[in-house]
Amino acid sequence: MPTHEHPKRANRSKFIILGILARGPASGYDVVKATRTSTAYFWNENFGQIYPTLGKMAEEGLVQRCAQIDAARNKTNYEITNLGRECLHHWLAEPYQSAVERNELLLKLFFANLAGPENALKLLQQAKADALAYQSVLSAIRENLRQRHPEKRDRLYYEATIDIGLRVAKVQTQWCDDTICEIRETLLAQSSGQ
Amino acid sequence: MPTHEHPKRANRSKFIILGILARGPASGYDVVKATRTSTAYFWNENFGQIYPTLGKMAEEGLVQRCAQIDAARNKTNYEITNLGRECLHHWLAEPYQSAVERNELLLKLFFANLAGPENALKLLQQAKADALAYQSVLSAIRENLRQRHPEKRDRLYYEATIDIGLRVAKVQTQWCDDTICEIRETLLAQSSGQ
DNA sequence: TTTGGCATGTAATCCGTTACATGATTAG
DNA sequence: CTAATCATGTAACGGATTACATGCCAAA
Repeated sequence: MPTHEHPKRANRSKFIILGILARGPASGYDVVKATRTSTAYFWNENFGQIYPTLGKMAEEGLVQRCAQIDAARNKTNYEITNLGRECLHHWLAEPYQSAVERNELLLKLFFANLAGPENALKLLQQAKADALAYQSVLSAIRENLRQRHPEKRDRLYYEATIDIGLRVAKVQTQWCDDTICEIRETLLAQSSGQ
Repeated sequence: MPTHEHPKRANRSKFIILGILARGPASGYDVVKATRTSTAYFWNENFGQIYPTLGKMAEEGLVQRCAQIDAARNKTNYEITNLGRECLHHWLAEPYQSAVERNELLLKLFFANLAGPENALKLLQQAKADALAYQSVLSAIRENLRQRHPEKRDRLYYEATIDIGLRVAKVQTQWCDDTICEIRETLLAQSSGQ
């Protein structure tokens, strides 16, 4: 069975590993660290997932262990194989799969009438603070990416992923403000008027 | 000696069940159907998850089976208990947990330079079509909610969840257009000039 | 000296999805 | 008659998270 065929349950960690290794050899530790400083806002990986996945990918021939560069540090570096490149390119050419993301904020807000307006306001204030903090995080990631990838061809795509994040964060901030206002006007005004 | 005392892994299906049952008795089938017509864009449930969860919740005393209303249909209705209401209110009063949602579109775009600008354009065109389709779906859900919940106090929160969805969809549409333009101008122009 | 980061893994486990299995009822 | 929807579950399975376990190195 070809490795690019996605079964009912795709291990999507494979592709971010392939993508990172396509830039050059790296260890499992490097892969996880890379996600934290570049894709953190739309894709995270953890060690418990990456190390076993790297092992499986080596068995499948998508990656292979390469010579230790840093002998002092006990690093296990991997490099992408031709089969791995093929697999990555095939995946990139496929349409993306969009999944419904569970949003706990919206779920709580959906049932907010059961807990009263003050509770809803608290949620929205948290959401606004989160959205603002997000903007700082994204700006920091953008700075990091700009310094590490000065070439335009690469950077355009990186910046696009940051760009949509910033736009969404701004929309969320505005939506929080608007919804807070609406709750205050229509729900709090009525109860204080009584 | 117990080593793994508290695996911190919340079954979040519990809360949407409690929230729906807080409006009145319902079956597992009803709960799943309700998600499809109201929370579909930020929270989905499937049968394989709901039925076992309802059973566990009955054991915990959060819900209880109630008299069959429709004897012809083989429906098993549940109602929320006082303990269930307590649990729901407690959860609503807690801050929400925000998780990093994996976004496959952004991951593919992040590595788009490996596959060339035409591939990226294809992804963004798909993303734009999805965002536009999303707006239709959200409008339909909004209509449905308006008809079923005419009371302002309920509706304000429902509409807020739709509102943020529509705003995000619009931002995504615009971002697709802008990014498509940028790719055409900076990448396609150069390569045709060569 | 002790803290923190580097570095690699395994174990436990539970959530969430898909597929399977069954049967009744309703609409066309 | 037949297809779709209603309705309830179980089985299988993999993905993803968290905790556990270990040890080295550099810097305060």
